Amino acid sequence: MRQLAQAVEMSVAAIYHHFPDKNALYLEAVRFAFSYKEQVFAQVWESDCTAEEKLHGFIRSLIDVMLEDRDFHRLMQREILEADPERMELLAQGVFKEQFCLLMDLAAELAPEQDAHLLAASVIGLAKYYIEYQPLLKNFPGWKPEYDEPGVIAAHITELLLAGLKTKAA
Amino acid sequence: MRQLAQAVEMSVAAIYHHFPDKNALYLEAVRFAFSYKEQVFAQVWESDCTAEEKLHGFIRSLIDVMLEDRDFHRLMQREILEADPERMELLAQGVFKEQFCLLMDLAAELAPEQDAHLLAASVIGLAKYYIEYQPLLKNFPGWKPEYDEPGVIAAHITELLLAGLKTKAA
DNA sequence: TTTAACCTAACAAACGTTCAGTCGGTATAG
DNA sequence: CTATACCGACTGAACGTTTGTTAGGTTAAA
Repeated sequence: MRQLAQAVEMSVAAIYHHFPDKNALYLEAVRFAFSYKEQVFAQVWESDCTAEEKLHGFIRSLIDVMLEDRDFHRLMQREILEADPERMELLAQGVFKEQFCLLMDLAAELAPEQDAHLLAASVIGLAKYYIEYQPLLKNFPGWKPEYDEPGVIAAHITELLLAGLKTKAA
Repeated sequence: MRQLAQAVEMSVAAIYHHFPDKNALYLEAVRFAFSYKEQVFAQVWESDCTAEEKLHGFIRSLIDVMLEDRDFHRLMQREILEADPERMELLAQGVFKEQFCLLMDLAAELAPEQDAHLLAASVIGLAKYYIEYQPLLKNFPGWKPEYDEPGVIAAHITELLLAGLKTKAA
């Protein structure tokens, strides 16, 4: 709280004038950070291109958002790691649900006879992992500098998923 | 430290007799937790079955380990989220490297003309996500009780990956 | 005059850490 | 065999700092 007060050039007591306690302030901050990012994905869904291109666009946006703002990504990660069931439900309903549903619709369009829920989760899981574990993966053999580029990762994930979907569909 | 001392029925000072400071104790605990899990995967690699079956076995083991010991999983997650580059390298070299290399070899066997590093990362990323975000995913529409079963998740991931690999290879 | 916004200064609790000392065992010297 | 010195394991009590939080007072605008 003291560090925060210094950062916003206020006294600690002034912060307590605006927020009941530290937890409420933290929750508000999380809410704000999440809502701020949502508009990035909006233009992907609104664009009029094929379902395959939309998938690629979503994956690319996901990677971009997480890469450009690592603090945000760490905040999100921490929230999900630490949250109790009630807070988790709040997060799910209030923050992620809309994006997840849109992604599920897209998955259903791409592979109607498959499990949309599992597929949507796979998309996010793949994208998240590369960003999250990038510092770790760099220490393994076979790592190439091009893995730092969002485009390369997005292309790999999209190709892998699309290939998998088409084969299973056939 | 006081909580820990109470848990092991010792005084705080007794702990400081065995460890120089809190950080050293924490690191030792992490090392111990990691080394303990390694033997689970050994029998997967040693088994004499097809590469496809080995992939499925590895994914299944990964999910089992993470599900059966959520504290361990959270510890690992936290380490990777919080670690600085030097600690990250220590973790990579001392803990994960061997498993990752074995997985890369398997990926190279399954799809020789593809990027083994990216594929290995994809396997782990998919498996990790389902476990990590299970509490969140439960709040989304389309969730089914069977997603709680490790076998269902392992089968889905394996199928998705194998299908993707074969198509791209063709 | 009321009210929101803000301050300084302090509170109690929790934190990582250390200090001086106790205890049982074991090796060594007389 | 006994006295002594030393050892590692362990303790209670405290150290200084940081933590979240609040009481009480000041200021400027409505």
